[in-house]
Amino acid sequence: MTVETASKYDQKLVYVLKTSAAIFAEKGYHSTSIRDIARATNMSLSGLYYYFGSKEELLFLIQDYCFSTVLGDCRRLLAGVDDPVRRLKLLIENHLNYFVNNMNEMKVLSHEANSIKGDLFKKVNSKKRQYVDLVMELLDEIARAHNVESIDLRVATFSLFGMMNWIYNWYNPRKDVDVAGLSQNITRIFLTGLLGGKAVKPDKLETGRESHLDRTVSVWQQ
Amino acid sequence: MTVETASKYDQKLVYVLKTSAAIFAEKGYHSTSIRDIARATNMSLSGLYYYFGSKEELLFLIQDYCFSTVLGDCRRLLAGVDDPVRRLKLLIENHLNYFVNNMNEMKVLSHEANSIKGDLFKKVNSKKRQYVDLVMELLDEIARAHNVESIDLRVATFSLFGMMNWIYNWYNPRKDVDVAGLSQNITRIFLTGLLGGKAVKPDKLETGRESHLDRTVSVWQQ
DNA sequence: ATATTATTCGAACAATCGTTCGATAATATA
DNA sequence: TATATTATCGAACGATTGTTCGAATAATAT
Repeated sequence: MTVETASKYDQKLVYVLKTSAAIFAEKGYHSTSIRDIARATNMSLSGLYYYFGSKEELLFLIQDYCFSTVLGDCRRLLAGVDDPVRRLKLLIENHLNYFVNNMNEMKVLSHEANSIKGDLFKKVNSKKRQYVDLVMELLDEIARAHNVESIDLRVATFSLFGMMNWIYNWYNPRKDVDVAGLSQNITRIFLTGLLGGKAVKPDKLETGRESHLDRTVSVWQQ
Repeated sequence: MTVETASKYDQKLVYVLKTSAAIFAEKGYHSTSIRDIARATNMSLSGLYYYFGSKEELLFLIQDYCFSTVLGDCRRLLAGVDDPVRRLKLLIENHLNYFVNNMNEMKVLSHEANSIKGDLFKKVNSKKRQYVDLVMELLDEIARAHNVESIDLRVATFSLFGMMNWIYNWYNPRKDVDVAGLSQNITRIFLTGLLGGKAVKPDKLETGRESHLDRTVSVWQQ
């Protein structure tokens, strides 16, 4: 009953969400039946509905929980950092770090973005828009500061998101470079590309130790 | 009955594929029923099965036709061009050009890649692998030629694909930069980023006229 | 005009889906 | 122990799904 101990209910909810996310990630939301989830969680079909009101709400819970963490971690990490290049670098690190450590949930968030409708969609999407705006403003700031010309802001923004969010299609933690390397590579390609090869102070580009970046372990992983 | 006149059957098949791709792109493959397609094509439910054997084969026909065109156009375009930077630039142009002009089909190809199983999946995937290998070898060649270090080849390759294939999530032809601009932006960001700001002969980077690149109009658009 | 082929369709099938509901079990409270 | 609350479940419901099949129609050739 202490503060840090989640209730029995919450623990099981998290277990259900985590298990569901894994199945959604593997076979897709629409191809997954509640019966599949029941089987994987060792619960009954109807018993699951004690933890969510509908299949769509289940998807929402996964996406919302996931995205709230990314956004929260990001804000916490960027607080107090002024230099926009450094801020962007931290944002990329955070995004990729969370993505790799929560691949199932992030895949469900990226790939099933339109599998959710109505108000639940709006709720997730408003957070998404905040995040996109944050990146876009950051890039705008950087572009101005470095006199970057002839790069369209929207193209730049979504190119970055494309690089980062596409990884669920190919990244294999066991055979690919680790998160630090992934982050370093993507940051260099994108940032150098954006700046068109203009000089950036090395200390702003170099890969910082990750020590200041808590390894993002979501509540879902306990 | 001339060579260039497709048979009545082929014309209607193309019409079915194109219409289906539009619906798949809008509501997703699994959320689309054959009845939806029947309604949109003004055909009967069972009448559709004269043109495909199953829903999955319908998806395959869309993906296969689409990808074959991209790959074919690409090879034709690159034939005779030796310089790897130029080759890459042409490949990006072709990819984005086709993507923008066949957004529905390309979205279905990108987003429903795993909605297809078994042999049909293998068939599409083998072409995909050829395409990926082509890009990867190209990037490797470029990296060697320019002494690029500390960039992981797989990260670079899939970063490029991420930038290009993500566009179905955001690109709006009516409010965004046109294909030429899109291509130019993405090429500059990626290529300059890959080369780490190292000098590239300007004539290799500058946006060529698109005159030599036939506007990709698939058979599906008549 | 007739025979042949190509194309379309209505009606029905079995399977699977998300969801509900009343009953039961487990746990906490008194 | 008696009671209230929390958690779980089996069984069933109506709706929708992809697919089939034999007949009907249209188009074409003979």
